[in-house]
Amino acid sequence: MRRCAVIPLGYALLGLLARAPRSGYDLIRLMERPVGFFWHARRSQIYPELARLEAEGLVVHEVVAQHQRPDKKVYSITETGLRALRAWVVGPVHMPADRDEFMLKVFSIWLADREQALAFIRDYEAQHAERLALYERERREMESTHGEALRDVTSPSFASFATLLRGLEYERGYVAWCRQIAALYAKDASETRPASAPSVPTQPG
Amino acid sequence: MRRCAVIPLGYALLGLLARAPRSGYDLIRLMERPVGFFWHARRSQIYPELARLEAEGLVVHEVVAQHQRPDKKVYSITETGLRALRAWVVGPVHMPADRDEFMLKVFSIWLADREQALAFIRDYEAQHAERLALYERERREMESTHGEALRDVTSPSFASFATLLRGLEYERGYVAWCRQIAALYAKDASETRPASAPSVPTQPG
DNA sequence: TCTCACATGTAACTAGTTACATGATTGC
DNA sequence: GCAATCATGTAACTAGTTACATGTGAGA
Repeated sequence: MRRCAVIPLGYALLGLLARAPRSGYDLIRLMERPVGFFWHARRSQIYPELARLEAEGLVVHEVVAQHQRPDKKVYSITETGLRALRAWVVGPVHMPADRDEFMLKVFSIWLADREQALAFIRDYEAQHAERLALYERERREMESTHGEALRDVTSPSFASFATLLRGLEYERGYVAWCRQIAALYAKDASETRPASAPSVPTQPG
Repeated sequence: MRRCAVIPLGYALLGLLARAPRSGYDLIRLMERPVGFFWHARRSQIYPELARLEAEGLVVHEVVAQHQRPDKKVYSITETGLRALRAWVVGPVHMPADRDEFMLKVFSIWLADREQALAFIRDYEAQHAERLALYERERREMESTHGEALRDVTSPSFASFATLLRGLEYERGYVAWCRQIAALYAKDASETRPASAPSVPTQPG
């Protein structure tokens, strides 16, 4: 049994509750977006974790009855919870246990068929470009709704905005990398079949 | 019991064995560097996984006796293993379940003391700068030892180099982000205490 | 004498995933 | 009638971590 230590997910939830009280359901949505961009969890992990945080006195809940909807449990952070969160925030970070399935594939991509490999890279580029566009929209929205608060380091929106800026940088870098690698594929192909008309493969069958 | 599916770690090991046969011990070292930069695993996970890959016929081992050293098991990839790896490489990627503990902390950094927060950011910047320097050294080394092979998309060193380029981009982006945020802290502080001499804190005790 | 590199593993646990389970209301 | 949103969870499993366990030889 886990006695004292709070897992990162716990701190994610505390971080959200430090902004405002929320129901479990609300927290699940917020863990998808925006927190999911850097820490992701399922509802089957969130509900038990909330219970654990409450057992340790870091959050409390009250049941709120609603008309024509199920009751909900609205959680709030306690003084103890806030202290725990504050202590953790500036504490040591274990350099992230990098896990990038895509890069793992790239590590073996020399084995792949050239066309397939290029298509694979292009597809991933598109996915990241889409995510980048999403972040850009998000940024514009934050800038217009929060304005100067985004520069106030004691404002929650500053913190949210900072994570968004990192996401933007990350996606931009990924798209750039995909293009760079795709270019190497293109270059390599043109050197192999130089100056001739591109071969149009005849469909067999 | 897991029946058919190979986990990412399995493909990481296959990816290494597709380059050359290796002992378990060698694979452990290679999983630290360079594979550890994008997929990390402990020896307690690696040994059982090798056994599982062998049970599924994706790798085989032979025991090699050494003089004045313990025997070792040298693993090689089989035809089946190579086929499995090739099929996986260009297959679908589940968009990485992003988990970045540092960003999770940043999400709550508005709660932190200003000086501590800035020191925290600066410290992380230094960690990433160090990693960046390591990657730069690695790149120079690869460029001088592999030369033109790095541009040949069918060469294993091309694949390794591609992952390294991504690492460089990632670290560069992280360092830039840290500086950007640190600048916001500095700016914010100077606006709070404008145009006066910087306060030198007196050491108490 | 002590630590490092070589070499191989197991046991016990925690974190996280997938699938299961329920039930009301609103809109197509 | 069917899917989506609101609202809460549990059960069974897999992946991954931490700590334990053993032994040789080389060099400081």
